[in-house]
Amino acid sequence: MDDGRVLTIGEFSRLTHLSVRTLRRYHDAGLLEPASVDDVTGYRSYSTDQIPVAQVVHRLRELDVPLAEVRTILRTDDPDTRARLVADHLRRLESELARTRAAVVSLRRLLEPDPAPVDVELRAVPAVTVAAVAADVSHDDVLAWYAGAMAELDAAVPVPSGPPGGLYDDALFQHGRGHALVYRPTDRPATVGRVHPVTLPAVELAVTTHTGEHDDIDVTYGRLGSWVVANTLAVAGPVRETYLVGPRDTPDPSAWRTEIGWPVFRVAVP
Amino acid sequence: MDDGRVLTIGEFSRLTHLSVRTLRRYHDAGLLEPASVDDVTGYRSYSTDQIPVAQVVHRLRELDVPLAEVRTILRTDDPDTRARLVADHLRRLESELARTRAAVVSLRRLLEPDPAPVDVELRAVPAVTVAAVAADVSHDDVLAWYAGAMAELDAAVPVPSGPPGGLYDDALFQHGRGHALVYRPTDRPATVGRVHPVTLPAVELAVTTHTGEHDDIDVTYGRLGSWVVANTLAVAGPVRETYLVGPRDTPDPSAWRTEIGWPVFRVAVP
DNA sequence: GTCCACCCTCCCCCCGGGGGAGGGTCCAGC
DNA sequence: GCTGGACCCTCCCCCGGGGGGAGGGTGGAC
Repeated sequence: MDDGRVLTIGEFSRLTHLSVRTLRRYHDAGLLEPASVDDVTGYRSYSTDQIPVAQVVHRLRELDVPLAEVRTILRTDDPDTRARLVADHLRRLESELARTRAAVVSLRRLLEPDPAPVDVELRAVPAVTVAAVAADVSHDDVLAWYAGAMAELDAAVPVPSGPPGGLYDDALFQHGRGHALVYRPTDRPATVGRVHPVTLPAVELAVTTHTGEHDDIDVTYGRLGSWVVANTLAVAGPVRETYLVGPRDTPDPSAWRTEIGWPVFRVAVP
Repeated sequence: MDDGRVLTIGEFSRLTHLSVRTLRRYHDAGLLEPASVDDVTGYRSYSTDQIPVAQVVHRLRELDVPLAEVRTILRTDDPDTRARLVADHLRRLESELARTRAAVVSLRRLLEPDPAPVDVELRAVPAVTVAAVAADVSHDDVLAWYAGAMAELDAAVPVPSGPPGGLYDDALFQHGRGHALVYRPTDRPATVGRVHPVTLPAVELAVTTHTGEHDDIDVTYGRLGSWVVANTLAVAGPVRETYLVGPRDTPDPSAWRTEIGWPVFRVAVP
């Protein structure tokens, strides 16, 4: 493919359907360098060879691939690596799609008139030592991290003495990063890989149970929060979830049951 | 639901999983006003009644509903109107999804090694008077506009003398808005509703044919562009598409054939 | 009375562009 | 050779939906 003629930025723009402005930005970002730049006038020149490259960029941007990542994709001339990077992004899009669907479901439920009164129990929980995996995670990764950690726990704790659970720091929700811990109770916790014995402190918990998928678990959180405040309590410490019935127990999401426990303490009544 | 206690912004933040920062922003945006604000200290106070509202906002934001639209949704207390607004946004998400899928398909094709050499014909087209619908449209609306205009054309032109086509101004691709015109050739063009007789000027066209869905029509555009430049021609005027075989002819997308014609003129060879 | 967590406002940063100002350059027609 | 207009350049500000952090005021538990 010989470049019979060099193109001005305007011509190149018309041929690629990328705006002149955007082409200049891509140049500045080191993403699509013009074939040459006149030192005196600063005029950019493009070659026809660059049309397919520009189209790849166009497509990747349509998929909301960040410019920086487009750059790395283009810099890689190994087609396998390139395909992998693209596939990674496609996976991200898939999970984004799943998130969107979950939000839609939950929104529908939220807009329905509020039916069920919340059923909350105040429960004193003693300190207990469990087998746990803990880490600082970001909110986006927490699901994947949870799956891995729970698999490791299952391998390390052949005979659990109760349903698994998790503790989630508030910062995880507030700032997208925070401490998370998943555990299985067992009589003989030991250290295996990432699994360590951890003693969960005694707390007083306001406990309610969420039934069904986790898509709209925030609704249950909200009801629990209202109850806590109405009963002149305040929240202190990470939330505790206990997975009474989950995907490991039954494939039917409507049968899942998750206990949510919020550590509370009594507020002086004014 | 009585508000037993007022909450500080921090407490409200923990109960709703919205960051303090975000709550302040929502206040500034007139989206989620605190129950009261202390005139002296500026401290915001929230009521437990606002927890469900905050959750609705949270969900809508997860769906990327702009703050301004969230505000209108909340201001409307008619549940039907509210449901309609939400449904509108869901439709937008759906089309976004379709766009993403199309981009994925096209990207896959683009990353494959370039197989087919392009088959371009240079063709002198005489001026012709057709029945046409024209408008300034935005790129996002062009598909919907096209469908409506073509339906109106079909009604107004019972006996067309050839396949339908369209002319698309370059600004439409460059800046998201521009002039578009769809037409059906006929022996007796008349004015009916939005349909008017229009004389398309004589041009010299570089013509190639795109086969299949329009998802990756830009690839064909790119090949055509390369050919045009390689043959020392330049582009002048709106692109012309002719829908030889389309959805109206067969439901099988792989059989669709779209002729793309780019008005060109010869460039002086240096 | 002191400490510390909490709250306030204000300003700058991120991304991927668009809009526009203000000025230089190229080329066709006269 | 001159002029007009299309084209090109850089630079700065704008958008939305927040995050990070500075600098300072408040409230309540000890």
